[in-house]
This record gives sequence, C-alpha cells and structure tokens, in this order.
Amino acid sequence: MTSAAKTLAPETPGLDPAEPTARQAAVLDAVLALMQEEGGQLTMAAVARRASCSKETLYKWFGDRDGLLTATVQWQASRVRAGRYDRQRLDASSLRDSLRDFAANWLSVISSPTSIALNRLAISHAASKQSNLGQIVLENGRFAIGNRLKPVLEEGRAAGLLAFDDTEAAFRTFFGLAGRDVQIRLLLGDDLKLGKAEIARDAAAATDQFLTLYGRTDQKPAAA
Amino acid sequence: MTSAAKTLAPETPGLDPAEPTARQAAVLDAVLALMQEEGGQLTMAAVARRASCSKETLYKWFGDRDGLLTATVQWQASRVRAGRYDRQRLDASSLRDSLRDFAANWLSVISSPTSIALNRLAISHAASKQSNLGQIVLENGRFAIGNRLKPVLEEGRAAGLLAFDDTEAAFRTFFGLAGRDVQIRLLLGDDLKLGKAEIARDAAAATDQFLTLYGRTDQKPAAA
DNA sequence: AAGGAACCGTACCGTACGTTACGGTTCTCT
DNA sequence: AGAGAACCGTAACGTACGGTACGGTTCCTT
Repeated sequence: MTSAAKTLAPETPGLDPAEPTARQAAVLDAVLALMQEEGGQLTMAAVARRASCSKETLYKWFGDRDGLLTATVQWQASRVRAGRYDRQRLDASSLRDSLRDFAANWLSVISSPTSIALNRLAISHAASKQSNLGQIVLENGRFAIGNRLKPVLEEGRAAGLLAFDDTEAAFRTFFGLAGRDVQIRLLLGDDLKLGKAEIARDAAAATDQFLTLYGRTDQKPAAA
Repeated sequence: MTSAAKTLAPETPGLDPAEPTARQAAVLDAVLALMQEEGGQLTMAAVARRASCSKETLYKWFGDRDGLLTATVQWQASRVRAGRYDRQRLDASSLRDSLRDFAANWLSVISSPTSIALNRLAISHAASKQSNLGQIVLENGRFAIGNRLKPVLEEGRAAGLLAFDDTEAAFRTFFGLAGRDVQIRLLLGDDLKLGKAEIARDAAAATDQFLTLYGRTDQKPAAA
C-alpha cells in the first residue's frame, strides 16, 4: 500500500475506474478464474502463473494485492451492466414480465460461481476492514438492482398497477421474496442446485407473491 | 491437523460435541470477542494473549487452529438454543404473535456482531473448502430456525389459519420476508442500523405480509 | 511434604506469501 | 538497425503466523 495503485491504465486517461487494457483484462479474468476454484490459491504467484505474466508487472499495474483484488471486483462489476429495461407501455402483463425477469436475473447472478466467489472475498475483507471491496460489491449488486428496479415499480404505481408508499420498502420486499435464503446458503457452502427451470419457477412465484402484496386492481389471472 | 483435535473435554465423557469446561469456555469467549474487533487479529498468539493462556494449551485442547475455530462456532451455537415456543392453543392472534417473535428474534440474531463475525468466518472458510464451518453455521442458523418454525406453521394450517402445500416453501417465503437484504448488507460491511424499534416494526410488517400471502380466513384485524 | 499433572510465558522453527530485484527477451519508435 | 520501454521468468528478501519445545509456577493428589 506504499507505492502506486492509482492509475490503472495510463494509456486511457480520463476514466476514473480506469478501463483496463486487453492484457490487463486477461489478468483480471485469471484472478476471477482462480478464485472460483475450490482450492482457492489466490496468491500473487498463482495469479502471475495463471496469467502468464510476471509478478513485477502485477505490482506495476495494480500497486499491491489489494489493488489487484479491487480492480478485479470492479472489472467484474463493469460487465454486469446487462439487462436494461427500456420503458415500454406498462400494463399488468408487461409489469409482471419485467418483475419476473428481474427476479430470474438476480437469482442467476447470485447463484453463479463468480458471484459467490466475489461475495466471499468481499465479505472476508469486510471483516478485516482493510478495503472497501464490500462496498463495491454492494454498490454493483444489491444497490444496482435496486436502482434499476425502483423506476419500474414507480412506473407501475403511476400506471395504477401497484400501490405502495415507500419505494425502497417495496423493493426490499421484492428482494426478499426473490432471494429468500439462496445467497446465504450458497455463500456458506450449501450445495443448493439452481437450474434454469428452478430459477424461472421461483422468479415467477416471487413475482406472484409480490403482486399479491402490492398489486392494485390486479389479481390472480390464473397464470400457471 | 496431525495431533489430537478429537475429545474437547476429556473430563466430561459421553458428550460428542463435547461440552467445554469453564476455562475452555473462557478461551472460546476470547475468540468470539477477538473476531468481533475490526482489526481482526485472529491469530493463535492473539487468542492466547487475550485468554491469558499459553499457545501450548490451545493446541492441547483444540488440536489446531481449525479445531479452535470449529469449537468456537459450536460453542456459540450451543447457547442460541433460547426461544422455545411451547405450543399453546393456536388462534389467529397467538399465531401472529409467534411469527412476529420468530422474525424479530431472527433479525436480532443476524444483526448481532457475533453472528456477523461468525458468518464472515464461516464464509471465508467455505471458500477454501478447508472445514465445515459453513455447514455448522447453516445448521444452527437457517436450518435451526426452519426446524423450529415449521411446526408452528403446520399447527397453524391444522388449525385452519394458514393454507399452503409445501411447508418448506412457506418457511422460505417467511425467511425472505423477514430477512430481505439485511444479512448480506451487514456481511458486506454496510452499516445498517437495526435497533429494537426497527426490528419490531420490520418483524410485524413481515408477519403481516406473510399472513396476507398464506393466511386463510384471517385478514387485517386493525392490529396496530 | 513430595511428586506430578496442568498450565503460563516465552523463545524458537519452518513455511507461505507479499514484495522487490534482476537478467534476458520482445516489442515499439525513429 | 539501434535505443529504450515493457514485460517475462526466476530468484531473493522480510515478515507474519501456525505449530513446537521448554523452563518455571501453581495446584491437586496421596
């Protein structure tokens, strides 16, 4: 923590989170791959070996081990930007579809090996208070999905499809209905198996429950 | 992992999880205290210093570092056995009270510094696959509350107050409604403040939502 | 009181790993 | 082609920490 660890890619000025070069991205992918393997040998030497680069280069690019891990977390976060929900005309059916997509997408994310490894890493570091990995993961996970879903909820309310006072509270209910015990079980090593089918089913169930709680004129239209 | 690490307290035979002696319990409490401090110096030397005992004794009693941590987790688990819910006659009101108590108790547990530290530790170890701390924590957390709450749900169903097919699914919904994003945020270091008042309010809200989803003839009896 | 077990405090050992240093190679620029 | 930067592979260094050894002290047993 003494030396550089500031500018990640000097050749692309102006970007603060610092877009990594292709080679740097390959290194970060190596880190991601490495931390998903159970043996968990996440050492600088292992990263250098896996990425076929020298340790000197790692330190030159990322400053220290913490910088490398932070860059890795941000790198992964930067490509989860998928799934924009363009505002279409909202009726009961499209709202339900949107919610289902959100829930299914979220379940897919939190059950992916990458997310599990990343969250474990960030949680470990949150214990030692040595970095802000936890904040980064939160910002790109729980809070990011909140910021993307809340406009949908408010549009649903504006369209008379949903009824709630506190958007945040409504979102947290949806979050709980969708996620339930999945994330904590996976983080603790329970081998919960979540296939596409289960995710789709659970996302639909959570959405139906949410609409039961917050839907307005909408009710059970014998969906399934 | 080469030497002892089997019988924790030879002077109390017959107990498999091995009730620790008073002195040993003091050591385990030192570990618990140590892992709640942010600096997180959870080394054998630090434990010995904190507990005013020698490292040699630690190794004699617990075998190795992993044995010490496992004993600590089990020690903490052994005293969360509080909150037995004696089956009283179940009416709508007492069921609602029971559910609120469960939710409030669970929120208190997961927001306590001890639980946070313990879960962080277990999650870190789940990454390295080096022990079964994760399983122990799951067994005494998520699954323990499930086993205690499910009978209540089934009594509620038997009494005609609740309607559901799958007890496990109903419990998981309750779990999600109560916990929502609380645990993951706390584990990742978000400084979410949960006082008694918030817990009581959130537990009541979760219970009301659960009863809306699963209650039978029961509805909003203008409780508050 | 004598013997011994248990235990404390400290010193010591070996290893793992973060970090730095360096020689040799490849790539870039002019 | 030649100079210099960037980088790879490997070696070396220092420290932190898990685990062990040992002398001295307390306490229990007989």
